[in-house]
Amino acid sequence: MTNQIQPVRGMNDVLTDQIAVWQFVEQTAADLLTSYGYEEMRVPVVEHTQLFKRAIGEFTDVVEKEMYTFTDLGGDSLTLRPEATAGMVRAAISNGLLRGARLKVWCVGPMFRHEKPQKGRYRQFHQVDVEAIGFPGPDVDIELIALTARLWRRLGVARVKLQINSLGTAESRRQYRELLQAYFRGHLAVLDADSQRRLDGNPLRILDSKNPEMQAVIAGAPLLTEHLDAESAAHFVALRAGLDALSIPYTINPRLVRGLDYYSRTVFEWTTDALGSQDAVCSGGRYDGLINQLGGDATPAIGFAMGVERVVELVRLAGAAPAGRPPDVYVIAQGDAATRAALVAAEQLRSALPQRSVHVNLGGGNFKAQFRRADKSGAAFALIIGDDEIARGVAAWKPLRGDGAQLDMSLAELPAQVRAALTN
RNA sequence: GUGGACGUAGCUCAGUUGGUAGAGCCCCGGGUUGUGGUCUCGGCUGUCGUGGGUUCGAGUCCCAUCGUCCACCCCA
Repeated sequence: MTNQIQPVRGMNDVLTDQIAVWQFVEQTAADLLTSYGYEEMRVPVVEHTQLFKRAIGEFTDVVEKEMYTFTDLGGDSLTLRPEATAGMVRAAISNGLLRGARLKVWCVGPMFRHEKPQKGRYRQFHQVDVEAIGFPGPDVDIELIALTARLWRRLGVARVKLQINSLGTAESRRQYRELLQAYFRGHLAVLDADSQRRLDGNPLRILDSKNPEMQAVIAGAPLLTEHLDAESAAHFVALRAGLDALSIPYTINPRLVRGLDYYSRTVFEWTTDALGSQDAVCSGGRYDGLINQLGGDATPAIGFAMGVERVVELVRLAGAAPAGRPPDVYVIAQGDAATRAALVAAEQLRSALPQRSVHVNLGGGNFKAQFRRADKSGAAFALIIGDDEIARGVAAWKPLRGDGAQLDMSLAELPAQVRAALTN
């Protein structure tokens, strides 16, 4: 016990009792995305460190202190991806997928951030990431948000709310940023330490502060939505009209500021009150400047990421995950000869009834223990083969629930008889 | 990175003012039984997170360390 190797902090095993919910979430998302015309793409978990620095921004928390960065044997600085968009965009550029084309792609997989773990926040976590590249919007913005709203319905998740905001263009944001700095400099005395630190680096984040003492100053600050450039303002109006037309409820949160620098115009976030302080379940936005910034032709794009662990937890809390499918038949055998016969019988059933699941008790045990396992498996029927049955050339068929009677089945005609028994 | 709570069998936990560990579930086996589900008897598993210290003696006190959880920070 003392010399056991510990799991890496913040990195979790998903065990068998949780896997049904994971598969439900992943499958539901995959089916829905496909039905909206998105195609899956698989990209590496490791990229050049420079990619994330350029995409996410050098002065974000993620890049400054949360990346798993290492030097490989060739001397290159590589990083375990902390988010998916940078890699997806890089792949689109590297493979010449843009060239004026439109791309609707998605991926799912692990992301890595060296944060202090707590519930809903892990060092290896999973995201479903969706990107629509080459679309100026706002139509695609509306469809993308409608897609997420439908996903919650499909997953049976009700405790989520949508917030939206517009960050404008890089230029209008720069102007607003100066306005904001001027405002907060005028109230320097009341700013807490965190906010003073942010004043120069990222003043927009001050708006996000949860400190109650800061709320009064923040309330008086100029609003980003009131300082948008004309095109961004029109884009935002159209976005809202589109959501209204689809009856998708939302609230405008002028303080919704993303922590990654590449966002512009539309940003949105689905939050929940069911997971404690890690309340962001799915968020994203438009990143019109990113592709050019990474060396591709200027191309508008929008995307979002959904936190799988958090959504899995919401589905679990809602009890919305379907139960795992129990086997149709559980085969029990006692003795070496019977076990050999059971393996033959089970393979015959699997060949004849490929849609049915057949579990065989392996590893022996007396009938009592085997029946206990059969019960536990949730199987509706047990197929029992003992020495007595072999001698008579039959297997015993027994319902594990209800009043059905046990009956003998000829080993020679087993598939046909089992098929008939299962369809009754 | 900051602050707080907690760490006893695989799981959920008990362990009184410090005297060298217990229950239930699970698992294995016997009996009962409609060849299983109920009931019953028995069995297995722990260097009490780890390392120091105080003490005649520590799961129980002190320090450190690792880990989990919660809040902040940040974010999915």
